[in-house]
Amino acid sequence: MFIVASGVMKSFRELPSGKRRIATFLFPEDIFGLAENGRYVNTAQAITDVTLYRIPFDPLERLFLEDSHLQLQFLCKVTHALRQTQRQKIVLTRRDAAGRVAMFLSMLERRTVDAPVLSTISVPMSRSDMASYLGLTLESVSRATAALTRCRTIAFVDRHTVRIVDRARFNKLVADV
Amino acid sequence: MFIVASGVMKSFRELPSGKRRIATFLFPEDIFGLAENGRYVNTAQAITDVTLYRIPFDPLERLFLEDSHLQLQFLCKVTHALRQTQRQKIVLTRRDAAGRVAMFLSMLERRTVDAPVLSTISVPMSRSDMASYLGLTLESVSRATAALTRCRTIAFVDRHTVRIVDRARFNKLVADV
DNA sequence: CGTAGTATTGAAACGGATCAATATCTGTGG
DNA sequence: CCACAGATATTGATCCGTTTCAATACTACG
Repeated sequence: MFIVASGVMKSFRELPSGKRRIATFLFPEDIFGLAENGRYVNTAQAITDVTLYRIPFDPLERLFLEDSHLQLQFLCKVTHALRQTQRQKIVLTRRDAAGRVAMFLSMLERRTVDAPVLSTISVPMSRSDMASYLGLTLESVSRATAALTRCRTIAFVDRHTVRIVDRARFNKLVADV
Repeated sequence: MFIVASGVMKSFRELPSGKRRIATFLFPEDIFGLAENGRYVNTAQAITDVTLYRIPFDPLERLFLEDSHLQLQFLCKVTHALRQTQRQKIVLTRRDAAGRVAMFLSMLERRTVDAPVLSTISVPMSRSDMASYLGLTLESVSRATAALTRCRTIAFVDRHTVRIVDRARFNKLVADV
């Protein structure tokens, strides 16, 4: 099992057709690598520089059996992750690209630990990764961000940093989760 | 916390816009109702007749702290559910309606406990619920099932029972998970 | 400074959404 | 047992947004 200490990773799946689908992005304090009876189902890859804790399974299991309070904390964490993932699933049922992108940015905002400036979101992943995660093409993502920029809802300070310009309008887009 | 003993339920969310989105369907042995600090985020509703186990939180917590082996089993269950949900997320990134429907049926097949006939899948939920779950309209679901029927991949014995006619073709549709 | 990867923008085609009409099923009461 | 009503499902025609294909711009790295 791994715990992200700092940095951002992507976790993806290689589909039979050869295409890749981003399953999730991993931020500090996130856990991954809890394999299905010894076999990993996803591949994890660093997007930024990353530091990890690695915890072998057997000692972890022993630790959990000894310290049931610790295990309970862990259980809560996994349960929380499950709820998050269910929410993300609902995001993906939204049809309009702009809405999905807005929600994605909102999700990023919640997880942005180092806020350089207020209302500034760091977007470490590529457009292509965003697209793969959101079930859109990278062109659509690009167009959606362009549209949001044009109507002065967001503004890119650089390609990997967004500022929320019109918070009210932004929230309205994000509303439906 | 609840455990489904028999029957099928749906778990959904009321969105701010008033629309409902099915978060997940619950089958025997599934768990739900693990609330976010005392507040439920989803609503669960029976689709068929259902029997449930209800386990109040405090006794459950005490039980987990006493019996760490039991808790570990439970942890594995939740972890498994998390992986499932991530897979389902990937399904939703598929663009074509027929593909989504095929995958949904495949998911149902895995969970169909009482197989009346071989290669027969019971589809207890309404088309509308399927649509809400898959992020499609019920019209699209209807058209997709019609298309799959027309090309002799599946066949409806009645509205809530499907038979896989051409397994090879079906599997090819389902492949990309 | 140049090149490969990454991102944006444009035009056309396709597929699902929407609106609307029709069909089928389910349960209820005569 | 049948007829009816309300919910559920299918089918059709049109519209709109995303995909696709293609060209161009930008950025980062050697």
